[in-house]
Amino acid sequence: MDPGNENSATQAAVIVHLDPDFAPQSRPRSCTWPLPRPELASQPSEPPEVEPGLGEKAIESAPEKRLTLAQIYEWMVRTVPYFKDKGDSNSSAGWKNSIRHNLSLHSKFIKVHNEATGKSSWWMLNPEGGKSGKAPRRRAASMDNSSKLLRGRSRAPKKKPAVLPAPPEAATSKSPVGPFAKWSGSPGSRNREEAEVWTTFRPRSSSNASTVSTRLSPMRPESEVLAEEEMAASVSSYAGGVPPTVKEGLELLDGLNLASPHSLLSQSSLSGFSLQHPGLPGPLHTYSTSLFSPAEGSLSAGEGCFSSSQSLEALLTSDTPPPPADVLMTQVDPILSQAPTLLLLGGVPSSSKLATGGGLYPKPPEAPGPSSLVPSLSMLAPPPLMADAPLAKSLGDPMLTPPTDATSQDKMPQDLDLDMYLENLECDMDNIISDLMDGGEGLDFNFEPDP
DNA sequence: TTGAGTAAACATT
DNA sequence: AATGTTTACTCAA
Repeated sequence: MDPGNENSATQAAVIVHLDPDFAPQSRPRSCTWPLPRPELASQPSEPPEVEPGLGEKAIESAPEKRLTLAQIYEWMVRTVPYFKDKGDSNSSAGWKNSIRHNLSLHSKFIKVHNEATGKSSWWMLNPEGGKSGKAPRRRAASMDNSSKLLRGRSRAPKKKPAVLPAPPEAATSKSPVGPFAKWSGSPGSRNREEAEVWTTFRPRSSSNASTVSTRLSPMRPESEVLAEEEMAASVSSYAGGVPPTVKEGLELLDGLNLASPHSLLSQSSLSGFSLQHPGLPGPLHTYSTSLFSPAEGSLSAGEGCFSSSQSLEALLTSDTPPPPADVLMTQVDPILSQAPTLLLLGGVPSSSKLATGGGLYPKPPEAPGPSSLVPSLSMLAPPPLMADAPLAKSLGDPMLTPPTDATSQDKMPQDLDLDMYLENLECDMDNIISDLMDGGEGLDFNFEPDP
């Protein structure tokens, strides 16, 4: 719930669990808060009952507020006396597994793609606070058979081999027949793009926007980072970072679409954000908390709404890729905004989102709270108001003021398209909204909502 | 019954 | 092999 909620934050904080051999005989099943900070514990001999938020701490301790799994491990070993001697593969399996498990499980943590380094993803704290509990990831809750099947991974049944072998759908997902075949799958059906989309989109990381704005770019050498940040800052205020790769761009896009409200609003506020974040990490934190604090809902998501300006149809058919990547992409990354844009937009990502219902629609502003974490239909709710003008405004900089006419042809994919894009946004939203309004139920978004 | 924690299967990189 | 995700299970509240 309330993201900022102390409680949830605290609870979510528990990401590290001790491995079996480590667990004290009487180790409480659940931790009690607050606990002495393990790292402060002077007696390694006395294993921390449970690391309250070690993972969180680890991440927070990072200047960039993000760490890779390996770094988290490292942090543990280095910082927590108990783990000092548990860094080897033998004794670390358990707790590492737990860490991974928790990172994945708790909405408190969000994963940010880290491609540039070819390394594992960054793990960050969910600016919204996430949930301490299991992430409200798509669940079987309202899952019907089909979705279950779809969702079911082709994973071999475990202890019940007797179960249905492999749902036909599974096969389907693996071998898309048509261009859209893959979309039929739910997040569960993992195929590259989809998986990508989903993982990024996972409710857990409901604040994709934040993620995005926070800078998806992988950690790099300071110098590099600085350079990039500088550039990003100057180039675009709201583009938290420049996606180094297409893939990342994908995620970015995804994030935008999905969390559009946020992203948008982040845009509006981002300008401010970026201003303060050009330097380094520090600000990020601030930004994230304040910006996304649902409580402060003031960020009227209203403004944000369009992110995915494209109507379904447009998305599916358009050969003039309207850069839903929106502003972000458009102005941020020249590289991305080009070919990749096309690819991204016209291709799977956007559509898959549609299919899953994940994207396109911004969350309603009013519910940043608990429900906000859920990729439920609420996301589909039409943005209260659109920011056609506001959009530009929020984006607000010269760059955005599109050239009077982005006359077709060889325009640079970047800025020029924006104009058209914006236009499209408006009507598309209408389309989308109306679609939802009248045919809403018919739509099968396949996303598994909520709590 | 539920949530937390652990183990492990499976998938992906 | 490292990462990530998900499911199954156990146990305490």
